[in-house]
Amino acid sequence: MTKKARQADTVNEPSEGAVGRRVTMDKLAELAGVHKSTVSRALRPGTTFYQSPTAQRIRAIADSVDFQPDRYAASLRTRRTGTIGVLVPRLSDNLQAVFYESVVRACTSQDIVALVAVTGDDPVAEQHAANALLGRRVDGLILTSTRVNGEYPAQLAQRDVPYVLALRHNGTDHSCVVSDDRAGGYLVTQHLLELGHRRIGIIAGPDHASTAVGRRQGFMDAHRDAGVSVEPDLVHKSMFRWQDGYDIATKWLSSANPPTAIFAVNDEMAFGVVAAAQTRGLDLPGELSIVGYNDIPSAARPPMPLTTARMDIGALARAAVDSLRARIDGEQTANRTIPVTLVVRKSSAPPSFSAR
Amino acid sequence: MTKKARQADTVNEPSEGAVGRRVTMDKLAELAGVHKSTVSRALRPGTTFYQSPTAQRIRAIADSVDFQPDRYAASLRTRRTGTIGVLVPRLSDNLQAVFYESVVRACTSQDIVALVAVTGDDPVAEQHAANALLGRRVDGLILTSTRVNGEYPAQLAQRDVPYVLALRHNGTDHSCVVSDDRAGGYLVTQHLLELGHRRIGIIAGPDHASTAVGRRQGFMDAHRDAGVSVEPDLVHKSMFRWQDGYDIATKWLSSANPPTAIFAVNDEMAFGVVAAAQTRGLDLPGELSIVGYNDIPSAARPPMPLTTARMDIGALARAAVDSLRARIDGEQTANRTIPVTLVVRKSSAPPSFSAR
DNA sequence: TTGAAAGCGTTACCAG
DNA sequence: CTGGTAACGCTTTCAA
Repeated sequence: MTKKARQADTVNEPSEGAVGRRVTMDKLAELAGVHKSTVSRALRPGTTFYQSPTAQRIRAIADSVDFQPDRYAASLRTRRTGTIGVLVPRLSDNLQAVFYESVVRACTSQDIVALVAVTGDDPVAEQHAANALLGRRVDGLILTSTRVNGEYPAQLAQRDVPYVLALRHNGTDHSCVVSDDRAGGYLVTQHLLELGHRRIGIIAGPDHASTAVGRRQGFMDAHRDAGVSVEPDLVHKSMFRWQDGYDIATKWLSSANPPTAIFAVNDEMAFGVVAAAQTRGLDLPGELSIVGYNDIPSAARPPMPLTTARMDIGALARAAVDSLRARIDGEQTANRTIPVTLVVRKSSAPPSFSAR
Repeated sequence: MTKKARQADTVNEPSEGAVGRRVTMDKLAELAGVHKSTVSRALRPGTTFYQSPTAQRIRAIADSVDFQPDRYAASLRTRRTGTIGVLVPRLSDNLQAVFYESVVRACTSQDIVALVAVTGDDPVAEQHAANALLGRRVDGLILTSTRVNGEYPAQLAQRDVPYVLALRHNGTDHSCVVSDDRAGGYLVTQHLLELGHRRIGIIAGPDHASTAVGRRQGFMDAHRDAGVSVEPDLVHKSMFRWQDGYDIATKWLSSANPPTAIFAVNDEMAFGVVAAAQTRGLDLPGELSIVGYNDIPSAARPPMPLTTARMDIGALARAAVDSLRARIDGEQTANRTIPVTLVVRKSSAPPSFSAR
């Protein structure tokens, strides 16, 4: 018998992995001189019994021996695991990392755990990951993947799997938690128009991302309301990557009649635009105003603090978790929208005379 | 009875949360005309029985009905959960996000799940998080938190909790997976010395982070080997944040005799240095060479692609998972070191004459 | 090789 | 209010 195994002195020694805790409800019941079922009741809030002296005494004993119930055993009975799954395309993207971190925090305080699956934007991988998570018996799913427009959510609904769409939505679903992208796009564009810009380019993201579509809609609406027409050449679809911002900005800036301002629908791409402009030696923001979206941590940094739209990602994550919890409990939930504010920094200014 | 619950047609209806799958081994056994224990055996590789026609037939049936065993029930018997816990300070840091993502990928392929806890560098929160994870019965822990020098790992060892230290190590432990920080620091410094720099500043990170200490050691060793003395004023401790790089660089650059090159022990801080230099209107890399560490995705981007040291974070994550798995299986493991390479980009160059 | 039976640590039902 | 008991779905000894 190894030294390591010594402290587990049952004959039928559990092979390995029996980490830490040893106290069971049975032992606790013995200690308290009651039946284990009584212990079980004493530990679950909500009943009137929970308040009784007996129950309090039992809990005191439980605390004193640092009792931790075995959730696996409990889950076997209750069919609930106290876990949720979160599907994200990638964690190398700051916004998604922060979102997931916020979800984890929100969950921790409610004693639930959030399992993540990284899908890399691949619909097949996404499905696979979701199934793996479901195989792990998560109680529900938070989906942030880009291509939620597909049939996948419908499948989930059909299987009675509770889920919410976060940072994304599609037209049909009533379980979305998003920021007000249209309003955000509107705010940004209005800001630029008020500064005097009349040729504003938008690096608009992909059509399959509802966030991008909403921001573009806001861009269009702001132009319409201001009576300014949008130049079709200055509306450019893209992915969400830095490189897209860099490439598209480079193209525009080397054209005969470049825009005086560029709205990139996320900060990453806006940084790409900044880099493209700097590479060409442009004076910022005089010769080119640049606005992003999301207000990621690096957006505020010198030498070119970025004007951008901000949402409270923590609030969004909490709303998503709350919404999912409600759905797991069988309640209906409505869509939720988180407000967006404009953060004006150094990267936007009136167009210079020469650039006009 | 709600429409939702309809498909579960047992009288004793499980309250909620019974997501998806319904097939149990018992049902499967019925289908195959064998006993459930036989099914159980047919499903676990490694035995000779696993190869037998009977076993293959059973697995075929299992596949056809999309059988997924209930790991919670299994765990109740085996005392193993197939989960590990990962403690990270924050996911908003790209390196840590990518590390965790890599751990998740490594785990997924081995059918284990990685639960993350975000500690925010707070030792108390860390302990709390670890206990929560342990309460969830994770089989082991990967620790990347900064302050592993404390007594916490020893406590874990005492409780027979398998763990590995990743991205960090302390002197005493034999379960570390790290990159070769001293070698990396040496490479960077040697590169700068060979370019002709003689006044090199180092923004050295905190003393409680072994990575930082290793890199600084490499810095010192390279100087010693080159016969160049280190100016004490140009060795500056810090945290790991962008702001630290910015502040310290700003201080140095406004001094009477600024360094001609700065080595920041991570890329974030190196970007802070870049920003500080740009804010002061310095010509880069002519007037100041800057080198970082980690080669995060944004390091390669224009307009100032960063010279930096690169390690294979994916390999490191895989090594950490492998090492932990081995420890969970009761094996001893030695420390593992991942090699580091130098990536020379635009931000380092010989010192200009005027700066010398 | 296979079947039977005994748990793993909970929860939930049913009596008292 | 409490105790007994039967699951939950799986693994694992022990016999056959």
